[in-house]
Order: sequence, then C-alpha cells, then structure tokens
Amino acid sequence: MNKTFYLTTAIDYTNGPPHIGHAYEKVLADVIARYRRLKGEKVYFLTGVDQHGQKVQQSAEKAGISPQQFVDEITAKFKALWQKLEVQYDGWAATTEPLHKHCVQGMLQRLYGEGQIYKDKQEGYYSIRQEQFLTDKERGPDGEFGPEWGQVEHRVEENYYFRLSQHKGWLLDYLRKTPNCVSPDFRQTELINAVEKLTGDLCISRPKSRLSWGIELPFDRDYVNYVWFDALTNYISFIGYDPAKEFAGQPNEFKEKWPALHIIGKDILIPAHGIYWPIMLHALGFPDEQMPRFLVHGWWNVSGTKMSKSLGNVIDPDELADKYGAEVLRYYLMSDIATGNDANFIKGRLLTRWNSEVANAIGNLLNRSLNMVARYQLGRLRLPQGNWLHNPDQHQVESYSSHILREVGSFKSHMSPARSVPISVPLTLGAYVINAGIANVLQIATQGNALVDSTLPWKLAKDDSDSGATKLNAVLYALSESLRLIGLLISPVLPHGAHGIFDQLNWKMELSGKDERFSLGDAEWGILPDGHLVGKPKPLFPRIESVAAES
RNA sequence: CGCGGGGUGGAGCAGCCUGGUAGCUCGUCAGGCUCAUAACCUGAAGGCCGCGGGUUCAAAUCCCGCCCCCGCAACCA
Repeated sequence: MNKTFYLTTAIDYTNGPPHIGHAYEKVLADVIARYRRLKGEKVYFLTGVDQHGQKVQQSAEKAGISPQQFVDEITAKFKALWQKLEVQYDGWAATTEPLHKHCVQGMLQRLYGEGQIYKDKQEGYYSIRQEQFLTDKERGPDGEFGPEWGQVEHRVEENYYFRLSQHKGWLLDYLRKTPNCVSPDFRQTELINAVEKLTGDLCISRPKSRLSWGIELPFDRDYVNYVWFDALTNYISFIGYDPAKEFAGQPNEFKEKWPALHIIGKDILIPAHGIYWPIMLHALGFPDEQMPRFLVHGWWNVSGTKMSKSLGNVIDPDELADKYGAEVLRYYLMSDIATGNDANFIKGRLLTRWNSEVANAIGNLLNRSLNMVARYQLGRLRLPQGNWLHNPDQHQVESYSSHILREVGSFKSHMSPARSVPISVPLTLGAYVINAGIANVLQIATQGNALVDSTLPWKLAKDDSDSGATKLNAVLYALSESLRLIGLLISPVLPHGAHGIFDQLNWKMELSGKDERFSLGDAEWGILPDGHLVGKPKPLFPRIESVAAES
C-alpha cells in the first residue's frame, strides 16, 4: 500500500472569527504539506472546525438564530480565510457532518459495550455561569468560591465517564519508550510529568437539559457527548475510520493515511491531545506503533504579552492579508518564529522582513538578473563553457554552484525530520524549522547578489574577447539557476510568488499555476538548457511603501 | 521544593540536545557599484551570551546554586 503523509491541524472552535493564531497553525501545516508534496509524497492534509458545545449554543441564542446557522456563518469565515491564505487542505472536518456523528456514536457505543464507559453520580458545587462543577482547588483563600464563578449551587447530577485512569500506566510506558513522540522535546517532558499526576476518569457527557447542541449518546438519548469524543475523533472519522471494526480490519482508505502528524498549539497538548486522545485510541485497540505524533507550536504574543480578546490586542489575519497580501503574511508567519517557540508579532517587522528579504534580496535579484540576460544576451542563456566559476584560482575558493547546493542541502534538512530518531520509532518526526529553511533560501539570493558585484557583468559585456563572453555566460547562467532554485524552494511558503519566478524565468510554462510545476527532484544544478529563453523582467515582489508601518 | 519556557551587541531572534572562530534580519557609521524594485556589495562600531561556582585542554553550549521575566482560571492557537 502506498503510504500517505497524513497531517492535521486542530479544528477551530466556531464561536468567533479566526485570529492570527488560527492562521499561523494552518499556514504552518500548509507549508509542511506543500513541502512533502514537493518531495513527491502523497499527502492528505485535514483541517476543519469544531462546531458543537455550550458556547456555540449560547452565542446562537444570543444572536437569535439556530446553532447550525450560527456555526455555518462562522465556518464560512474560516473557509474564506484559508482560501485567501492559500491554505490547501485535502479534507474538511466539520463536526456537525452526519458521517462524523455516526463515527463518534459508533465509538461510544463500542466503548460502552466494553465497559470503558460507565455512569456515575456527581455531587458538589456547581457554577451556573461557567457550566461546571467546582472542586476545592477553585476555592479562594477564604474557603469560598470567588465572584468569577457567579452563582454557585449545590447540585447532584449523573453523567457518563470514560475509564481514563485505567490506561495511565500504559500511557506512561508508551511515552517513556517513545521519544520524539512529541516535538519539541520539552513538551514531551511536560506531558510525561502531567500523566504522572493523572487521577480520575473523564466525564464525557452533559444532560440534554444543560446542553442540547451536541452528539447524542447512542445508549442514552437524554445525554449528549461533551467535547472530547466529538472534537478529537475528527482525526479518524474524516479519513474513514470504522468503529465497528478492529484496527487491523479498517478500510484501506483509513490505513493508508493513519497514523497522523497532529499540528497543535501548546495549550491543547495537555490534557486533550497528549492524554485523552492516545488513551481513547488505545482503548479502541490501536497498537502502540499506530499512535499519532505531535508537532506543538508556540504562540504569537503581542508586544510581549499574551494576545487576548479581553486586552483587545487580537491580530486579525483577514485584515492583514487584505492590506498587505496573503503571501506577505505567510512569509512573516513562517520566518519570524522558531517552530515550537513563542514569538512576538510586530507589524513593523512584517513589513521590514518582506521588503528586505523578499522584495530587495529575491525580487531585485530576479529583476536585475533577467534584465542583464535581456540586455546582454537578448534573453538567451548559454550553458557555460569551461569552468570559470568553478576555478578556485580565478575566482573563488570554492565554486559558486557548490555554495548554492550546500544551501539547498541545508534547506532540506531543516524542512524535514532532521534529528536522529531511534529505529524503534516508526514515524519520524523532526524539527520542521521553517524559519531556518527560509534563511537558506535567502542565502542563495544573497550569494547571487554578491556574485553580481564580484563579477561585474556590465563590464564583461563590454569585453569583446572570447573569455569575456564565456564569463558573462557563466555568470548569467549561474544567476538564472540560483533563481530557479529559489523559486522551487520558496514554493511551499510563497506558492504564488514561486509561480511568478518560474513564469519570468519562462520555465515549465506548460505547468504554470499548477503544483506539479515544483518538484524537489529539480533541486540540482544545471537544469536550465542551453539556449533557454528567459522572460521579460518585471518587478515581482514590490516593496511595501507604507507610512502605516507603525505599532 | 508544583509544571514548563525564557534571560545572547540598540530592537527582534537563531545557536544550546551532538562543548572548540558568537550567527541572522533590522538599525547606526564609512566606503564601493550602477545591471536592478532609491534596490545590491564590502567593511566598521557595538556582546563579561542574567549572576556565582564546578567539570573540561576548551563552556553561550554540560553540571550545581541564585536572581529576574512569562505561561499553566477565563476569552484563546
């Protein structure tokens, strides 16, 4: 069976419009997905929305519309943004889909039948405002529940519970023997610490009197499922998981994709993805080597503090994309953060990085190079004769092309799982340091620009001798090849821009606009043929001259 | 003794796991070039890599201690 690289993002809660954090995660996943496609792998990228729950129900009531109508409207905003940001997903997981509901119910029914889910009575203090039972942890220093909980009443309620604690030992063993399960490493440490402290089972239901906007428990119609079995299950329900069958008997559609690489934010690793999800899968009979992996990303802060609605410092990606362009935003989100760490969102840097790196370094190199090819060689490239650029005595200590190819190699190692992974680990997971990969691409542009300065093509063009022409050919060819490689390597981040570079190079025009145009197999030196006619230069990445470059 | 992250030239960050010339983008200063998107190239200034110990021939990197900042309730990735 031809294995597919399967990756997912968290599904976003449709209680409000998307912000920069949502956008970051989706673009990150999209860039990884595009890179894998570039490598020629089959890829299945699933993203979507989490549409059920208390808050949606309340917001819909407040708006005076049905929950379905409410989530449909918010969902449309998410989809429109992903389209705008060129997030190219293969599957869309919306949790109100019948297919998903059936899968969730099938899982619940099965686990209930196997005794993994049981009914129990809960008695205690309950916050009406927060819709949850309170424990002694929530009590203030005075022993009372603070005003943030609103009205608190004593209540007795029956609910269904999933036997989480029964699998604690297994999860600990599994995590300890499987390093690289969670990236970055310190997140795995954090997860193991959390599992060690795990106590109690997981409440998975709400009586319908409290919450109606959810998936009914198949074995008790008076209850709906509460969040976990609904939201997490999307990762398998939307790729064809059949809860009635054992793992080994799953349909091919499912088996060719699973296990997944889950790309999630640092806030939802513990407990949801790191604890509940593996235990759910384990309880369903998923073998250890079929457990998913996690790439945990950090958060964008705003001027050093957490972004929050209450502080009113939420960054709107839709607005930024409209104002500066989708690829400007993509470039910033990928280049100004180290995967796994937090970063500061600074609008001025978004503009500065784009201008200096994309417009000045890459765009200008394209423009000046093609202009020289047009001016000095009527737009036609000549395969270099001799080895002028490769001759250490005449020019550089090492040949230009090997410098460039070294950057290409470095790029690949940054974009792919790079760190040493034990053989026992079935699915390799690396660092995905996109920012470092981008820096490699930029290095190619920098070296191209430096080559122009050190070889002075405008002087070579005035040199009538054979050696002058030979040198000029070599330089212009080297620049064109550099640009072809830049276009290729930057295509996961700037798909549209990459097409622009190829278009101007007049390269693979029959594939213009199509993904197949880019293949990592072409990341070699000397692919452009002798006599190749390049296109006319036209500024491709204009600088953003903005007076509004503040904040 | 709660868990975890961070403290690197003016700003924002890499590097740390796998010790060995302190790197990137911006900013500043001085040159150069004119093919180019007032873009490009070269050079310079500016760092006790939070503090104190230790290991080592060698520590930003490993170990110990300390100080400071930020997350771990909610909106929320």
